[in-house]
Amino acid sequence: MNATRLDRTFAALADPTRRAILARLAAGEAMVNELAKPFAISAPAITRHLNVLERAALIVRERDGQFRRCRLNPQALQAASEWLDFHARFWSESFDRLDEHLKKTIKPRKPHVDRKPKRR
Amino acid sequence: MNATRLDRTFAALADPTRRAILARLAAGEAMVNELAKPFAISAPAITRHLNVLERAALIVRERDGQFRRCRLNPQALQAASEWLDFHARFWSESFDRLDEHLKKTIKPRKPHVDRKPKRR
DNA sequence: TGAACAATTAACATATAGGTTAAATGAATG
DNA sequence: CATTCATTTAACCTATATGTTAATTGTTCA
Repeated sequence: MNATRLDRTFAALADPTRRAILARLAAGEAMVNELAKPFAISAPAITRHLNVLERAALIVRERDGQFRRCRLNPQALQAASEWLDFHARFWSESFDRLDEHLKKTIKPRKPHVDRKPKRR
Repeated sequence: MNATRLDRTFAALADPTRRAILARLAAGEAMVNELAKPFAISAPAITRHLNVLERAALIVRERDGQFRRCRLNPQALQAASEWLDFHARFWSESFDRLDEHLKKTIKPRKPHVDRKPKRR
C-alpha cells in the first residue's frame, strides 16, 4: 500500500499493453480512440490502462473537444532509467569483484560454523 | 497470462522490498537468512519475493549446506535497462519535435472534423 | 434539440500478489 | 539419532489488477 513513484513506474511498465501504448505515444500524441485500435480489448479496459499510466505520471491527458489527447511525460522515465542504469553498472562491478575474489581464493568451501550455540 | 521476460523484470522491480533485496545483493552475495533481516515480514514472505526475483532471472540461488546462497544475475537488468534507455532518449526527441511543432504552429485549434458520417 | 460519437464510470467476475501461520524438508551437531 | 536451525511448501486470507457489459457524461452537428 501507499506505492511510491518508482513503484508505480515499474508497475506501469510491467504490462505489455501499456508498453505498446507508450511506444505508440513516443511516435507522437494520439487520441484514446487511436491508442485503442491495435488492441482486442474493450474501451473501458483502455481507459484503465491510461489511468495507470497517468497515475505513474508517464502520460498526460487533456480534453480536446469530443476527444481526449494523450501524450508522454518525457521526464517520467528519468527516475526508473536512473535506478536501472545505476544498478546495471553497479551489478557488473559487483560481479567483477566476485569473479576476482573467486579467482584469488579457489573454492575455499567455508562451512559457516561461525554460529554461537543458543543457551536455554 | 504468459508473461514475457520484460514483464517479469519490471513486475519484480515494482516492489520496494524486492528492490531493497537487490540493492543488498549488489553489495555481495548473501544467505536468505541475512536478506530477511531488515524486513518485518515472515520468512515465507521473503521466500516468495526471492521466487519472484528468480523467475525474473534477476537472482540465482544455490544450496550451500544448511543455507541458500543468493546472488545477482548481472545480465538480467540488461533488457529492462535497454528498454528504458531507448525510450527515455526517444521520448525526449519526441518531445522536442512536439515542442518545435508547437512553436511553428501557434495553437491551430484544429477541431477534428475529418470524420466520415456513417451511412445506414 | 436529438442522434451519434468519444470516453468514462459503475458494477461485477476472476486471477494474481503478497501477507499470514503451521507443517514439512534437509543439513548440522551434540 | 534426536534436536535444532534454515528454508520452503501448504493452506488460507485479503487487496488489487485486469477484464467484461451496461449506463453515464460531454461534445458535435444535421
